[in-house]
Amino acid sequence: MTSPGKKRNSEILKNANLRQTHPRLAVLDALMEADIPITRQQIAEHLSDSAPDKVTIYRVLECLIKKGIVHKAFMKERTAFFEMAHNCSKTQCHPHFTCTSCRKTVCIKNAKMPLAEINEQGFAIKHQKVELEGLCPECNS
Amino acid sequence: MTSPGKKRNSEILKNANLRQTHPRLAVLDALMEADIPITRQQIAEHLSDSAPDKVTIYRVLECLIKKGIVHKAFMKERTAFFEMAHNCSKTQCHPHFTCTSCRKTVCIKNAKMPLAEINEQGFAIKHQKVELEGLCPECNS
DNA sequence: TTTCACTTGCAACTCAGTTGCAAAAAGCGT
DNA sequence: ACGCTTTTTGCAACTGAGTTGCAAGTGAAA
Ligand SMILES: [Zn+2]
Ligand SMILES: [Zn+2]
Ligand SMILES: [Zn+2]
Ligand SMILES: [Zn+2]
Repeated sequence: MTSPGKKRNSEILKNANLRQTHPRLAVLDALMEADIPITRQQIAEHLSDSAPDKVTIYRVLECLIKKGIVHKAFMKERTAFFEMAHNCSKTQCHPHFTCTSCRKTVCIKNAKMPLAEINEQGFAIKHQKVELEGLCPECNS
Repeated sequence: MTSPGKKRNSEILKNANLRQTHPRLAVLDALMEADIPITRQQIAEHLSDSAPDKVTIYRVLECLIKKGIVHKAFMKERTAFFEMAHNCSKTQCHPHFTCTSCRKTVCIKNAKMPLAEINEQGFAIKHQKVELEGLCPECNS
């Protein structure tokens, strides 16, 4: 509840010109503590009793994404996973690796990928997303 | 209806040890003619009157994906887009570029991307997927 | 404290994709 | 060509993430 990052979350909202509301601080808190991409449901579970309504969580996430504070990292089993965008460069966040055996997904924060180049004229790449699949260390033995 | 690739599709099924059925040939035909990633619904629309049931299309796609004949290229608006895998290398198919303005997606077939390298030990990358976002030539002016 | 635009909660909805099961049909040996 | 076995298909009912409309609540500026 009284996590050390509470004040920082308040700053984040202030810098983004967003009103200080309980749902926004709560969602930021959940994403900060998780430190890996999580679903709307996991956000609600993290906040348990004080969790905002499902719809509110989606709307808060939408708003934070628009401000560049949060990213929709990837989809898995038709469900979106969100994470703080603070480890991401402007054009590219880190790749995510999903194990085809145990279905766990991890962030690969140290992998550097060059931005793709498109031969045809006129394309302006604003963002690149890389997803990896394979066997994780535990399943690869 | 009598597309020139009918015989080739039959060959594809034979090589994969799959039974020759109308739904399988029809789905292959739709994907072949489209030549870009399309949804289950677009497959059905392409086949109009002779379209197999929704469930059958999903099951055919699942089966073709398992054999490496088709790829799930990407998700957009919670909907999967499928395409023939014949332009893909084993570990990576071409990137897809989605315009943030007009929401159209195109295949970037000539972009070469190196495979990501993971510093931690034990990961076996089997497949890499790259998604690009930005402005397409038409919206970029 | 008043005001007002922005935000939240609820209920009802949408719609891609899934599940269970009985009927159809592909392929094989005769 | 005929029946037999296994696989595949179609239908109806279901699932569950995400969305919409609207009335009630709240942040913050004046
Ligand atoms: Zn694993
Ligand atoms: Zn991550
Ligand atoms: Zn465009
Ligand atoms: Zn493509």
